[in-house]
Amino acid sequence: MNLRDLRYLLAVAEHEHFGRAARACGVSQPTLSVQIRKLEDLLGVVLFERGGKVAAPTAACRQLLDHARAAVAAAEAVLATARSLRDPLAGRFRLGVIPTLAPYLLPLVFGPLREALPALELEPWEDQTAALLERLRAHELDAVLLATDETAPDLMGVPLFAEPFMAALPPEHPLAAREAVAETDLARDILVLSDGHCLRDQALEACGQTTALGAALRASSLTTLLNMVAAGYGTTLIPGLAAGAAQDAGIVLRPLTTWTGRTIRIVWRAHFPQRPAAEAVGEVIARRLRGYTESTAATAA
Amino acid sequence: MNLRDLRYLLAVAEHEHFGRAARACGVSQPTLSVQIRKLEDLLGVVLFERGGKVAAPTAACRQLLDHARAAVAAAEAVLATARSLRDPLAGRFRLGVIPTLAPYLLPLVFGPLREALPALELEPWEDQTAALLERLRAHELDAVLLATDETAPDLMGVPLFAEPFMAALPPEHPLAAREAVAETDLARDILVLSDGHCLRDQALEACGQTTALGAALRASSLTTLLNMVAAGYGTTLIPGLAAGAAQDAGIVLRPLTTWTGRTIRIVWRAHFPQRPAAEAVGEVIARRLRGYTESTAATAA
DNA sequence: GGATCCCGATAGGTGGCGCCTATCGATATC
DNA sequence: GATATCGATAGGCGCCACCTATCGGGATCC
Repeated sequence: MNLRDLRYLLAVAEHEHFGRAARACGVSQPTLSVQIRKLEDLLGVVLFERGGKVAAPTAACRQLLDHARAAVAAAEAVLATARSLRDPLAGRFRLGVIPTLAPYLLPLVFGPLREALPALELEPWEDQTAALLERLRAHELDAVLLATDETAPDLMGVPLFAEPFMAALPPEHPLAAREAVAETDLARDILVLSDGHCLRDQALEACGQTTALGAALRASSLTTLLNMVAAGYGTTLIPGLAAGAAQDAGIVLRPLTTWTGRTIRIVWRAHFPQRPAAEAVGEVIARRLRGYTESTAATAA
Repeated sequence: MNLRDLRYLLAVAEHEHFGRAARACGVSQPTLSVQIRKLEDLLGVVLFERGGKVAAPTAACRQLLDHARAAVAAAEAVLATARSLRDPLAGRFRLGVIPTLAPYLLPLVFGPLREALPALELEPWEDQTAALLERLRAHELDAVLLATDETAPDLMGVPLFAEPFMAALPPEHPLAAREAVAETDLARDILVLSDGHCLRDQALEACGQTTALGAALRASSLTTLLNMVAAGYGTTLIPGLAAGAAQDAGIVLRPLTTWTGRTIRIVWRAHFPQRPAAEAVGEVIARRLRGYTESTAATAA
């Protein structure tokens, strides 16, 4: 049985006339007669009483009409829904963001994203790199914003902007007197985030260290880390976009003597069909941050 | 778009694997790949993300699945309903019966009909011949029980049984003393039903008359007519099946000297597809009344 | 790191079937 | 009895769903 057959059935039932129903369906009358006949054979039920002036639906036919209508309507709904989903820049877009980036980047880009991609329903999801990649591969996220450079054959992505690291010092710290700070100078009393944060590894690498101050002091969030620095527990490296939050916490910020930082990328599955949406989101973020990166570079210079 | 396409869509979405979905659908994997691809082109939407270990439904696809399921389910409902309607001796059967027959015949045949045709939902409808034929031609009735012999090219039917007329007399009437009564003897003071009842015309014809006693006295129902006879207003001819009701009303019944009566037929539209049901109903009624007719004939003889 | 396996896509060929036009048979109308 | 209308039938054509065979890519395994 076919949707076409059901449409023919509905047409004849409505018009009670094969010729007119055929015209309404855009086919010839013999076509309709044959198809209805086949449908009757298939169903084992006589659908129409021919011979009078009209082709009257039988009682059995009337009992089938509602189901037939429902089937045709549902099929139409598939088409209509598909039409509304056709725009790749529309629909839900679940974007994973690492915790050391999300609170500082998202406020900057929500506005431009809404403006540039009004039909895209952005759903941010905050987690650490490994968890984000797991969710991405499980199709629970559409794309992720990462600060690491690893590449995988099943994933692809593009760099969006470079985010410089800055030295974060307690106001009374000796290094706070300098214009710029060398990473190695921070190594002595640097504080880092807890395991799993990519920023932790990057900060340690920048300082040429592999271990940091006492494990008990490892902060589980950047906010906590900033509060610890402000309280004089030690120093740290923070990503540039967190500068505002750091200053609010009463921390002294100093550029590094040689540019050091991380590159933020947007990453999606290699076969992700909504790739245009991922690229568009990346483009909007990159454009919004272009000026920021340049001005920061200028300040550091 | 086709129901088959939707089934394929559902299969791939369920198995998340083209090969297994193909096996489940009973087609080859290339067939499924091509058809899904065509569906994607038609809808303008990518339905599955290929390339990983699994073929994962996209977000757009998931939004279509419910509609697709509804369409397939409705189509299945058409088939299932048709299967249950396949028996021509099942379903609603609207049977028109004339008023001078219905109250006396139906109690006799309801039982046998329920027993012989348990799946047939009999819906009796009582009205005069002309109205019944109108409703029959308008497909508002499936068959009618008539006492007239007219035939029409768009109708057909079979005789079921012959119903003798009997003379109905007030107890004190002079003719009540006789064993049998001649129709012509009744002519003097015969009462008849109102216009539209076929029994009216048949009674008048049997007596060789075309007019009857005063128009004001024309009874609108056989019950009223019997009451009028019992009250001494006059005589009448009644159909044999009403004998019981007549005697209950205190009327004297006498056979006619020469057999006179009417033939009850069941009539349906010439193109009525449920003809087997009409014939079966007729058969049950005829069989139930066979003994009656013979015994009546024996009584009259 | 080459061989192997698994996945979905592609190519080429074939049969079924839905569609057409032309025509018929039956029925209703004048 | 001639005409018009309706649905059924006949014959032919072209599309398309289906098959088998094969390909290309990616993961896995000695």
